[in-house]
Amino acid sequence: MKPPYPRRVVTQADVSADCGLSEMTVSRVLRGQAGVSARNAEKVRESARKLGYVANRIAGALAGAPVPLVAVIVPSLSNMVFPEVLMGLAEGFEGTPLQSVLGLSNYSPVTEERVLAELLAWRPAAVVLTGLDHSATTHDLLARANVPVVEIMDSDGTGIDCLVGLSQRAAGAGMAQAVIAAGYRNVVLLRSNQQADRRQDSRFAGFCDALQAAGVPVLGSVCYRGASSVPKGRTLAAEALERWPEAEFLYCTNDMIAAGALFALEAAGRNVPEDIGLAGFSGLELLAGLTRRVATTDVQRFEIGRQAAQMIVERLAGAEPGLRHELRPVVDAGDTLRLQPVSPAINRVGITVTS
Amino acid sequence: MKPPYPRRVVTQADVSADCGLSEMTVSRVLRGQAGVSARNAEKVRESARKLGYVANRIAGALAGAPVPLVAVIVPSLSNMVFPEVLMGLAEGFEGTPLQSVLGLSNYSPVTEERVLAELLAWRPAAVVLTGLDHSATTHDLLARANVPVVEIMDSDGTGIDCLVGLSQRAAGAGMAQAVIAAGYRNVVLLRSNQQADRRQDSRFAGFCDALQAAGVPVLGSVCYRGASSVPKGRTLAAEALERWPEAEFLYCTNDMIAAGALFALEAAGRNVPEDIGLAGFSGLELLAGLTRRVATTDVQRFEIGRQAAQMIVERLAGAEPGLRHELRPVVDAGDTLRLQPVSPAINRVGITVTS
DNA sequence: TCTGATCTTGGTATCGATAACAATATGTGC
DNA sequence: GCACATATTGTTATCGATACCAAGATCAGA
Repeated sequence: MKPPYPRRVVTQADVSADCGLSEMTVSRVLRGQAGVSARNAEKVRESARKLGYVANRIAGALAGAPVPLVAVIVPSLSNMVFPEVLMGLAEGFEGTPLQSVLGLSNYSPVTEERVLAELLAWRPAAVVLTGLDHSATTHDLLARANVPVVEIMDSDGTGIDCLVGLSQRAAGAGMAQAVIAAGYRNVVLLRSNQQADRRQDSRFAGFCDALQAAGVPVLGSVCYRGASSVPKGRTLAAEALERWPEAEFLYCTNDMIAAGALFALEAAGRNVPEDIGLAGFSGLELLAGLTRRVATTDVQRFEIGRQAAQMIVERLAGAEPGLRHELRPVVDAGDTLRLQPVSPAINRVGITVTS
Repeated sequence: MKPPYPRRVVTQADVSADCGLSEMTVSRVLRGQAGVSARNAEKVRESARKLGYVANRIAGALAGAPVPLVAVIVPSLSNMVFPEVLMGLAEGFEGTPLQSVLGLSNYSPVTEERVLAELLAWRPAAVVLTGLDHSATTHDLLARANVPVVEIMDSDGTGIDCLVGLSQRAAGAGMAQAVIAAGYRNVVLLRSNQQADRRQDSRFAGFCDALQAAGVPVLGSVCYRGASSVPKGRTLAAEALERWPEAEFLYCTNDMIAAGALFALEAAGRNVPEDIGLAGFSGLELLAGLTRRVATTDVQRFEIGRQAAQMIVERLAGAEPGLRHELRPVVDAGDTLRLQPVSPAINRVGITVTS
């Protein structure tokens, strides 16, 4: 087909004129509605194809057709966590007309609010938000929008409507159990100073509370600014070691930091996991190929996305509000967490406990 | 504010009724158009706030307001390449009303076509596609849609409209130069069998052509199926070594594979980069913290996104079609590519050439 | 005070589809 | 062959905003 193309885009009326049937019939065929004779349906499709008709969802939506858009707001795409959630969502929406529309909040509730207002202007069929911590206006916007809402990642506390995630407290506590069972003491936290990362806070709180209950001392924490990276974990761990030479366990806010910390420990000639252990968080299988697998808590990001999508589908099909799906955080000991306490004597001769 | 909320969503007419001004005036204020008295503008904003009015872009768009949506179609989100491009786009759109709407093609032109039709139904202001290889129908859809199109990542060949990327051939050739300069021979390719990954094909073609021109032999290639991962690179490299023990250089289709290959070489006790070198592609700084940095070609994904966004902004502001921006592929030798030929004698005693 | 220019504001048509209902064709059983 | 049920198609109103044009208000200068 050659230029010049028609200046005006082809509309349903054009198709209607071309095939000699009413706009209504055209609309029915193009939406796949039943109740049109096979002969006429074919005529309509033929005309549409011939003219290169592309549906106009904008007009359709205004007239009352359902909008197959789901507003999804995540904090960032700077590591694989949220891309994987998005892929899970995409898979969950497969076979439905639903489509994610992405917004980035940059970990700021204010930005989240702005982005949400922006996305709600398109009257999406549902909304997916990250975490449970939202501004008052955000709550108000959602209440008025009157659409299913799914909050993902975090399940500590009560959500707006539906919820898919895991308890960050439980995740932290789970790792604490592993630390306690392994007999590590003198724990240090490697954390982001990312303001308002409630999930990190809950996780560390759950972790520390459990340690405290078991009488395991936490020495303190070191913070980094900005995005996570392996080198940052390296310097951060070095800093921690210098400050607390007696540290026996480094609990890192994510796997990138933990991987860097592992390198730092190896560079310092420390015996991992016998003398000192460490763990990250998230279960980035990206790092599965390192010489040693870092202990981590798998948060099943893809699965969270899939479940969220499925929940939306159910809600749109009429399910009652308030669906919840709590995923179990799975501690993976990797090669940086010994599995049982080592008595001092044995420890000194350097027995390796493999997982 | 308490339930029950009004069953019907608040419209501009409601705001108009509340503040006693015409819908037209309300519309002007809410769009920030000039020409409304300060007193009335404030009244409108007050009413809108009070009633919790949320704009309806759908109605606005149908009435002729510009749609600030940019359809972006990328093949996948399974590694950081495209998330970074998306972040670049987001940054490039900062300060404009433009917003990406994401679609996934899964490396399939047919899926791309389907997703594009879906997204065009929303009459986006512009379209961003990955690569230069699209179905005939895709070309037709774009021609009819009559919006700016930016193709990203690849700049070999001629695009539909605008283009931001680098020449995959040049990238491959660039790495070939480094290989030739280092004096490696007996090269093996580690490639994905991802069907229709034209960029990989161009890259390897550019690489092999350059080697051939220099008389450096390419022994062959080994393929893997499915998603890239470090472990896959490991087994793939092991396979390559078994098949071609005389291999001196492994050129991998991306950095994940290369990282795995590096582990395999180390496990096999091979001397990297003296006896055997390797390189990946993409410049995933994720791997920057490994004990050795893998040689790679940085494709500046973030920058590609930013430039694409800027190009769209320019086009929408009236710039002529056909803008091009070619980024230079940057070879980073890392620690797995020796920088100059090593004479056999010296090689034998294991002199290390650091970058 | 009057006239024309400028600033504000409002009325009406319209965007392109779908919903709801009405009308016409087709088919069935007796 | 008739009356009624069913299948198919068409008509009209409407969704919620914006464009375009017209009208009323305001102001400066003569």
